[in-house]
Amino acid sequence: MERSKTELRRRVAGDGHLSAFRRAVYLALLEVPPGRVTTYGLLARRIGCASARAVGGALRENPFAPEVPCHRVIASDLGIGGFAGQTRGAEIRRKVLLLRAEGVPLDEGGRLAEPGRIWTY
DNA sequence: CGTCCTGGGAACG
DNA sequence: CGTTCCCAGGACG
Repeated sequence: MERSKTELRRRVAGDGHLSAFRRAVYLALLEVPPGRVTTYGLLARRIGCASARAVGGALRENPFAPEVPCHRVIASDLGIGGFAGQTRGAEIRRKVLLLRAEGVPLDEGGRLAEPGRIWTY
């Protein structure tokens, strides 16, 4: 049984070795529920950052995975984006499986099939 | 501090 | 769809 969202949230917020930026990214991501996804750009905007790429960098080394659902973050063009530091390959395949398991279907091109799944803050 | 490399994105042709 | 330019953070020297 997993711990409460609040406890996880607190653990992330309390991690001192994390930069304020990365902490903000992880906390904002915790707001995205299973079955829904967000984009690097939306996440960036959410925390007041102008660079979606910077968010990607933060997710790249997510120490709280998979509790902090970095797999629920896709690209703005509905592309699959990256996972565990990779843009293609085994990790990406894993990301797709995780999403599909949560009921988030992707088309043949690996793009989000249902745009309505995008989480709106 | 300068420089280079990102899991991105928007603009343009 | 491919190209190009741009944003900002972190790793490295």
